[in-house]
Amino acid sequence: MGSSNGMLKGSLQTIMLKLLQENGRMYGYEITQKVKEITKGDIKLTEGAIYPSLHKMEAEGLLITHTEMVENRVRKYYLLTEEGQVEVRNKLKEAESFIGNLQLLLNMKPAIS
Amino acid sequence: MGSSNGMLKGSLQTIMLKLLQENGRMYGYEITQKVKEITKGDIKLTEGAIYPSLHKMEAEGLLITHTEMVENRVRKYYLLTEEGQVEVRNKLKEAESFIGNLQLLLNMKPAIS
DNA sequence: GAGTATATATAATTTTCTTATGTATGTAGG
DNA sequence: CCTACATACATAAGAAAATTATATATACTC
Repeated sequence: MGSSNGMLKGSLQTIMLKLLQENGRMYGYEITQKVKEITKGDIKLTEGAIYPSLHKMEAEGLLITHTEMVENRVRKYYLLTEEGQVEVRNKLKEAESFIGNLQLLLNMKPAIS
Repeated sequence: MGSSNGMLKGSLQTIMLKLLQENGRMYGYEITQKVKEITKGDIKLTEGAIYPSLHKMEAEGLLITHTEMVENRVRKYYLLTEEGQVEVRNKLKEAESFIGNLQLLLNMKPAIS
């Protein structure tokens, strides 16, 4: 079950960027919950992975943030910049290509169209 | 084109083990060529990545080697041990699960059966 | 002699993740 | 009251895995 991690290495950013693209704005904890939900608990992002990664993307100009107080708790929302929007598209193309190649290499091609 | 790398991080071992499972025995350089061929040049494995990885798997008991001289050149062939055979199957299940989750997260599910 | 292909190896560095810890609020259970 | 869990962020230390660069060696082509 929860052992689908380990191969996550290069795709954390892509996943987070994609979720931000779909949801407009999200905060870190929300991202971890969304990923857990979508993958039915298979993939659990850790704080040690997501926060440094979000900070890095912010520093690179892919994301901007705004902080809100909700129920006495701080929430730091992340949003894509225009640069970020471009980056998601590139990362998604990369991911698509990569998954295709991986399926070829691992003999997992789901019947060619 | 050749930009499908970068996401390769956690799947190098799986790819090499799978190729060894299919081909019985292979040497390092041969693996790089096979991967380049199958992915039409998209994925180029580097020596700095494959040799340490092969050595590690040998040290872990997943692979054994035998060296041959072919046309005045040394070839070090790698083969799966029984432990290695088991490991390929596990890695492939992991990869399948991971790819499924990634497609879900990235909205790339190719129509549900 | 330079460049490419074949073939392996390793060292130095960087990237990225895991693990652990720390802060802080709120709720629920014993 | 103390513990545990959920929410919410952050960072430090260390491990793992890759990139980049270099080295060796043979053989062929320009």
